[in-house]
Amino acid sequence: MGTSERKEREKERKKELILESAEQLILEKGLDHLNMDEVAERAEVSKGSLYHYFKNKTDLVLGICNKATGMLSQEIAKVITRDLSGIEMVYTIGATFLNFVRDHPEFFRSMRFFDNLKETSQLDDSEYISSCQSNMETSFTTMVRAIQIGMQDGSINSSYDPKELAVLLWSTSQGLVNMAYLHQNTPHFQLLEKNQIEVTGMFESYMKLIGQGIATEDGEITDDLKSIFETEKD
Amino acid sequence: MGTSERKEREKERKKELILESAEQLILEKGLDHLNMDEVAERAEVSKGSLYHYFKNKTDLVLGICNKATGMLSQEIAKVITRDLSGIEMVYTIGATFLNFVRDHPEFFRSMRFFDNLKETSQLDDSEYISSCQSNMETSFTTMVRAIQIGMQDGSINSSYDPKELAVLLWSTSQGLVNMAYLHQNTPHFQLLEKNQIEVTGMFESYMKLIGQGIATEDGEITDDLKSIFETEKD
Amino acid sequence: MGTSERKEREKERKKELILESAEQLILEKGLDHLNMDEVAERAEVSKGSLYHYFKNKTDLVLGICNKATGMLSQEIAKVITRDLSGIEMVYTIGATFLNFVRDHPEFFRSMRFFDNLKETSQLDDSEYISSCQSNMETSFTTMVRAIQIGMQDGSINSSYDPKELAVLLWSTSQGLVNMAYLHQNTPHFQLLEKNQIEVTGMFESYMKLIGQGIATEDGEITDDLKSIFETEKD
Amino acid sequence: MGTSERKEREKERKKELILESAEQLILEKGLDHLNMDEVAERAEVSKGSLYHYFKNKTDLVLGICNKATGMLSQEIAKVITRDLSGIEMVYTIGATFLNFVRDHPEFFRSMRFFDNLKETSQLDDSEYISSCQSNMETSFTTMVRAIQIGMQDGSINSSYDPKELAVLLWSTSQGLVNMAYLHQNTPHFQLLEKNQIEVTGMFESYMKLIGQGIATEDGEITDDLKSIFETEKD
DNA sequence: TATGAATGAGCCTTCATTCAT
DNA sequence: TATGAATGAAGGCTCATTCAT
Repeated sequence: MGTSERKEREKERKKELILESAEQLILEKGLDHLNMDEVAERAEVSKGSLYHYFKNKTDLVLGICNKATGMLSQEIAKVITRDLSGIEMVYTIGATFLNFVRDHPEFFRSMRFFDNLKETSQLDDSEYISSCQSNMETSFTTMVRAIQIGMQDGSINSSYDPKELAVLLWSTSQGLVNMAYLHQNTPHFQLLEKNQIEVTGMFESYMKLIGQGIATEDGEITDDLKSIFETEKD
Repeated sequence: MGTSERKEREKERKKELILESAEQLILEKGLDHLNMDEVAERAEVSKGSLYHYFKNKTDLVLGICNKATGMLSQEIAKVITRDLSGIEMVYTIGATFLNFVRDHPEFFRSMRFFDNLKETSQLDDSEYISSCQSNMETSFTTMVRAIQIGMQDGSINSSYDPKELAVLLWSTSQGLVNMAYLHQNTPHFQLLEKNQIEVTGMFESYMKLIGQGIATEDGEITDDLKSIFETEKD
Repeated sequence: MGTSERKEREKERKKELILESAEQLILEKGLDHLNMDEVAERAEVSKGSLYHYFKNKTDLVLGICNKATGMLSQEIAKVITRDLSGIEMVYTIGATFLNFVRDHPEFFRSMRFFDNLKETSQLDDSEYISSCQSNMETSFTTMVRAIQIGMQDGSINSSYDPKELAVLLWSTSQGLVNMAYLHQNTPHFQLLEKNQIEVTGMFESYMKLIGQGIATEDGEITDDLKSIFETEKD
Repeated sequence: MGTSERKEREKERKKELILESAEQLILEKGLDHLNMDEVAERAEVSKGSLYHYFKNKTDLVLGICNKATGMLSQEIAKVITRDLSGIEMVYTIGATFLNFVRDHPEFFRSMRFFDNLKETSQLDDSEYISSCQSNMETSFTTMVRAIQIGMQDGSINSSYDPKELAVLLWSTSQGLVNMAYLHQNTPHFQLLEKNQIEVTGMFESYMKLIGQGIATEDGEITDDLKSIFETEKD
């Protein structure tokens, strides 16, 4: 009988509901102001239930992080199966990341949650931690693979160490989205607004910059590729 | 009489003492775990005094931020007075920033404090807020100037918008140092350690990457410039 | 038909299983940290079932207490049927108690549960309460009987009130085992360890002390009786 | 100026006030039902203040324990300075303890708090723990001294090991007061009431029992000594 | 100015118990 | 009977901020 299966699915649905409530709240108030009472209220769940599904606050945030890194790593993994040159893969992965954060800034915030986790936290209690790590490593490895492919197919300059280059692309694009999406809630130091810079244009320039940095002449970014910054789905 | 002047200086000294204590604590425990009791204790100052000098916690952190942005903008401003080509200025400004964060990670953390500031905060109460903004704008403008100089002297590719390029360099280098210095306290997802990547080497590669991205052939990074990542002063 | 009988036996078996799980947990974590979730988990029983068999936590603990007092009173009752002088019975009852607690410290802890029971508790709901009381009274009465026998057969000094003496022996031996077995989990104030006192030796001295206190000259403890502190069964 | 001194005294007074409130509550509701909110309310102090004076609940209870063991050890220490024979000292120390618990049952409960302290608790945070230990060791040592004096002056039977005997007296008298004072709040298994046993009489019988156990013929308890169980001060 | 005790809202978490399925 | 999700009161503790002295 599918009874236990249905229950399982129901449980999964509720977990998802709680996660979504927490995501909303992170979006609205920031990760630092997330509190369990409000999550429970938003999810229309008792506090006891909340703790039934997530053993503590860290676990909950890591749950979001897990979801985020899982989605992102899947999207990124898809890129490498496509019929693209290495440099095109790199562009596409970058765009995938930038678009992902644009569409899910709350996920990006939860990913930054790692920064504040110290060894002393109750980290090891969470089953999500290793999954998050694994997801991020998958994404990173995919990037390394794309670079290696590009070096092999001649579209990427072989003078870099692939892993180091992947770290560079990873970290610089993190900085980019941080600028693009996190500052937009804060009224101070809005570089983009003040200088009338469009996010999409900035992303394209980033791609161009990177492209000139790593591509061989064959691999320079083309106008065609610019469309990778799809406009936000509503 | 110099009495009031001496008092003023004494007050400044105490403020500085408090700031330094807070900086130490941020370094040790992270911004999120900074608390006013410990600041007072570390500074050997009563809590009353603490609140006499800084009207609230936000004000204190902005005080640090102000100090940080002030120091940084001064160092950056110095670069533009030197006899360098535009591209060399850009490299040097980047290195200045990277070195600054390496030597003062606690300052960088306080600068990231902006991310968590909402309109609802008691931001407007702090006299530091405008000073911080002004410092950061100064730094940013200096970067724009360096780029413009480079475009003018032919060392930088003119196909970018100077401001947009400055934003790119600003944000990507933020991402870089974030990766380099903030993750090192956390046991999870240590990309650098796992892939045996040296911070200094990564910075050099970043420079090279950027260089190839923006420099004309004349401006490509030379071995001489690599020495800009001075080793940490003890 | 034996169906209902089998059901009854099955029910008893499950109750016993739950009790044993709770006993284990008390042994491991102490009575104060016993919680119903863990009992259910340990017994591999759902919480619903747990509450089916025991109407509340107090009832469960009283169930253990009932089992403990039942076992103890039975063992004690056996003594009085043996061919012993009164003073020997007293010695043997004492030893029975001391050995019982040594072998079942978790039972002793549950017996101390009475201390925390207030009138306000849902005591009256438990069917065990009267059974516990009855068991303890049986034990106590047996002790009184042994004393009376000793007074009658001339082995115990008649100058005491039998009941009062029984209370004395009861309470002092409680204090003794408390010292012997409960402190051993706690790192503080370990009188025995610090003074290198062996539990068995202490029990013998207790018997000697009591013996000299209550026995007539004929009834002083003999070396033969010392073997009553059997070594723990494995 | 005595300003800081007065403040110090004021602080001590408030600490004492909080301790007294907690003692009352322990007396009324038992140690297990003590909660910090009520302590704060009873002491007419905010919760924040409560935690200003005692770093956590364990610390508070240990504070009471410290007071209790301090008072008791002082009273006991006084005995040894009196012009008494060893056996009389032992009787008097016993009586001191029994009277102390009768007058301060809440203190006795806090002393039993040690039983529930596991290594895992935040024990080491409390400055009281070592003081409690030291107080209890002082009391214990005083008892050992009294016994040694008695053995030397011929009033106590030399066939016991002094330390072991002290442990015996310590633990059995603990059992006695446990019976006498802690069960009196609970409606179940009231051995004393049911058998119409007077506490004072029981204490005297205990003394007699011990006396016959350990005293030489010279040291048997006299009627004069019976007055050591003074009636409760109102 | 300086002090540090006092405040109290706010947060995380636990757990005995109930109840729909 | 059995299940285990749901409940929510309760409790421990933190910390920015105030204020009487």
